Amino acid sequence: MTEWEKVIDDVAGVISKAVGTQVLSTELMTPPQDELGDLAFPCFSIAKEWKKNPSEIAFALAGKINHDLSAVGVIQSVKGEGPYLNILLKAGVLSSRILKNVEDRGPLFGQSDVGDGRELMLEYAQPNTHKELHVGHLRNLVLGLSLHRILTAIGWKVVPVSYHGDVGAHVAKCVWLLEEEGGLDAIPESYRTGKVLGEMYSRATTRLEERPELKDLVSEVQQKLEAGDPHLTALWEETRSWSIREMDEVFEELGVEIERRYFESEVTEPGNRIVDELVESGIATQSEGALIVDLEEKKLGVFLVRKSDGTSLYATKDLALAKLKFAEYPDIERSLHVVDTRQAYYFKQLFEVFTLMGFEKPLEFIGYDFVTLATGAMSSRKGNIVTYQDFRDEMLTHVLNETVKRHPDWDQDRIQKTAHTILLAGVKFGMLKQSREKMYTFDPVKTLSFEGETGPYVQYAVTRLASILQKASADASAPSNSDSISETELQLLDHPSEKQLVITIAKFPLIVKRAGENMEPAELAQWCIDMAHRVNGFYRDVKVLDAPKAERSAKLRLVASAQRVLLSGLYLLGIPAPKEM
RNA sequence: GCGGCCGUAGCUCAGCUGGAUAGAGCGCUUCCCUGCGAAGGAAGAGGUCGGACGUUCAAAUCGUCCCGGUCGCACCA
Repeated sequence: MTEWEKVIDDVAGVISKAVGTQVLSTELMTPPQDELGDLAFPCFSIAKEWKKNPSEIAFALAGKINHDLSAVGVIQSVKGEGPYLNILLKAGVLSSRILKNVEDRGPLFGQSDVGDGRELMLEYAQPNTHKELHVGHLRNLVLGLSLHRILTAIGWKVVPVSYHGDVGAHVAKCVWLLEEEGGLDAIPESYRTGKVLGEMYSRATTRLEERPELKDLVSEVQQKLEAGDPHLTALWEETRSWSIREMDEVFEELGVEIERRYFESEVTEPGNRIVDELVESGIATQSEGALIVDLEEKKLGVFLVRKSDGTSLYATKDLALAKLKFAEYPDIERSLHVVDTRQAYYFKQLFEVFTLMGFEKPLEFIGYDFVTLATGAMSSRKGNIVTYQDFRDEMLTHVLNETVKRHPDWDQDRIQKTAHTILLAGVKFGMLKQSREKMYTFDPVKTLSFEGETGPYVQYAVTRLASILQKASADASAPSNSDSISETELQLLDHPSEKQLVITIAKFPLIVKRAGENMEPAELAQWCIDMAHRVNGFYRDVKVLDAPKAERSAKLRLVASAQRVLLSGLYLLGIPAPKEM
């Protein structure tokens, strides 16, 4: 139980005593405005029981409780306001309980043991080789990274894995055009990058749009590749490594850490064998020349597992992939897939096929809605894809300018480091702050703005706190933390803004837990905004450095705790914070 | 046609699994840096929570039915 839950429990206990029957802590709520109180107890249900007016009950309870408030309790006073019993907490008592808890737990504050150390696999990074990396992939990477960290924080042992399409039609297109344009020799050493391949892929796509008769040539390349043609295979291996290198760079920049990378090329053969088995066991049948699994009984249509030309497809490989995962990691108790929600139906079918096969493993689909542009969805056909590289470069230039503007005296290195951190916050926070089930409309102008509810806004709150701490420690007259003072000094915190800040800190562990259980980093992002808002309110109302010695020491401890917890929140979103900005 | 998701201020979204006069940010109109950092703060205008029934002391929240948008429904991944 978190300290905040204990506080609520204590309050529920006091109310229970006054009411005469057990009042659950879940019956308490937060009033809509700070001024009303810190907690509230709606009196409707007991009013119904007692057949009395809820307002009268609230008033009566308030009188009863206020009458024998013990001096040591966390409750300052209670008040009946309409049908609600509003509870005002003692800022000092509350602060000392919560902040001591934060200080004792240190970096562990916010963590819980929901997962109980059990193992869980999280598949989330699925960019293909030989294709451009675009802002759509970004949402997946950012979401996955955050889920990785949040699930770890609530006690799961997370195995993060990625899955990449390194074979198939898109690869053939790319390799085909490369051959057309003179092969490897036509590309200078320094141009051998994933980005160039992505461009080549889109060029190939447009060319095929214009001249459909070329499709046969591409399919020829694909067949040769699958047959193991030495020349083309060498070309494939070489270009594949460019893409992988590019992914390495992007992953590194974003902080994405993957324990095991799966490739389609390694599950193609095993997948085909599984399809053979499905045919033998009668689960898969012939239909229109292809092999399908009929799922009509479950109202899931038909599931294609092999094309009529005998080649494999996504489904073929996914069958083998799931088995491979559990073979390699026999201890995993859940296997999660963070995938574009447009594939929800497909995954339902896939999971159903596993059930038919008797492969009953806890597979879960974590869908998120896709990234679109204000002008419509991105597609290679429309040629309106915003690539990761272009977007990143534009953002970085912008952030660099803004940083230079604010700090003309900084050297290059300092500017670069800070700007990069802000860049990551802007991009990631923007993608995480709304729930994953909602479409993310990518607006470059808006993404460039760092005012209001943005990642940099949260970072800014952190640096303000850091600045106070830094000035305090530089100050020679900094108070020594003698134990006798530290025991009681936190009681000196009594400003409403201090209390609100403490309450927001106190809620952090619960928020993390909920975000993890709901697989929804947005809930944590919302908390970060709330926290930053409270920090700014505190900053406005409370002067730390000018305060008398004991108060100042207490306030500094609040500042330190607030900073640490807010940093933890950002960390769980995958967002670093600068020391200064 | 069937199914999933969504519909809250001009725009982008919160709303803690049913509670008080529905909240932020952006944009708009004002104001605040000799102050612990203005990437900040304060104030104002702006709403029949898509619609209708129902459950309930209480519905943006739960249920049913409509309407609108979006995505998916066999040889792409």
